[in-house]
Amino acid sequence: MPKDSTPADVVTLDRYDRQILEILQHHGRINNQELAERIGLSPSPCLRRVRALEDSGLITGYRALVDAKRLGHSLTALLHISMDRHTPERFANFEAKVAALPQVQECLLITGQEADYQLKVVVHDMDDYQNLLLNQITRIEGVTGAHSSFVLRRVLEHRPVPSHPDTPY
Amino acid sequence: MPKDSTPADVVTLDRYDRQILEILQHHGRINNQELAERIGLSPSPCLRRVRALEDSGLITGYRALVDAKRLGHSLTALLHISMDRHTPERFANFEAKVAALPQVQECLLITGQEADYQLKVVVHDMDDYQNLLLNQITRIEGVTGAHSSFVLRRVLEHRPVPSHPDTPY
DNA sequence: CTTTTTTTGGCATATAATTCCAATATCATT
DNA sequence: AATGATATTGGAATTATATGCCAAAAAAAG
Repeated sequence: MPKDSTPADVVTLDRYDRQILEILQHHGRINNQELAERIGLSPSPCLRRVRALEDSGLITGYRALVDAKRLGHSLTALLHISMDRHTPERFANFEAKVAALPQVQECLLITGQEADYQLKVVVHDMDDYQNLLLNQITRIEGVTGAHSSFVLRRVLEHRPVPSHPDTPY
Repeated sequence: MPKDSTPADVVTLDRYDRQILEILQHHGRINNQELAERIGLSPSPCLRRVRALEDSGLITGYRALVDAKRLGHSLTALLHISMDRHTPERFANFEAKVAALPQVQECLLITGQEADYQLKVVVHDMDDYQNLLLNQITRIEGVTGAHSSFVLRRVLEHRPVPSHPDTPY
């Protein structure tokens, strides 16, 4: 019987699982033998734990990271979008249109008076950006405003989600 | 001799490389045999290409994706930070302080009158957020303003960087 | 069309993943 | 502290995958 009640879908992890998550968030393609060695377990329980973390949905997938600049996408922008009406239809339509644009790396529905969505987009240059903004995004039904910020430098990116509870100051 | 001059570090890829990048950005831990099969090559040239993409720096790494909510981080926020002075020392100090906070998933230096940095942070709840904001971030030297947005829903996340040139409208 | 260069496919070998089970450790209870 | 029940581990055997090599095929250059 559990000593403490936590929401059903929030998991409790021991040190091995935390180490696994930590390492896999940095080195997603590390092999199991090396991973096992690093956490101080033999390969078979280590693999079982990784599979359990995947099956439980805690690890949702693996991604290769790609250097956008080397692919010719030298401009990254944050786009704040406001909508005229906050109806499910408006939102659903916007989201579908935006999902069809390959330049959109991320789309978040956010709070705030200034915007309803934040998009992160990558493009080749300012011309492409202008084109994307004026010919694609602002033409989506219900979009009343768009405010652009450009990413000058990526200070931190893809950092691991803490597997410990938050530090209480 | 190349027919066309492109910036030295921007690469040109054939269809196999593009397929590899596309697939690995979705399934970062796919095995080489499966990958080879999907792109229509035999395993050995496929692996050679993957290694070449890694060695060239086009693939910068691999990451496991973790469900933050399942780890107890139910609140994600975007924090726009403005600084008093735009000196290298101010920036370097801010960036170092922020890098020491495990809740910070991303930190971007951006253009715009409203903010100098955008942080993406994950916390357990609003109390933790308040604590992070008031006791940690706003206390960093030079921070004059902080503006919060909360993520209501992640519409799109971790989308692949397009490996084709931008669609010209 | 021929030569040169690059890339591929298949095979042999090395390395890693996976399964199974006995042994060990952990936990709750008395 | 001892007991029994449960969960977890480590190692060996097996299966699957990655890696290196080379001859053959393809692509590019002349």
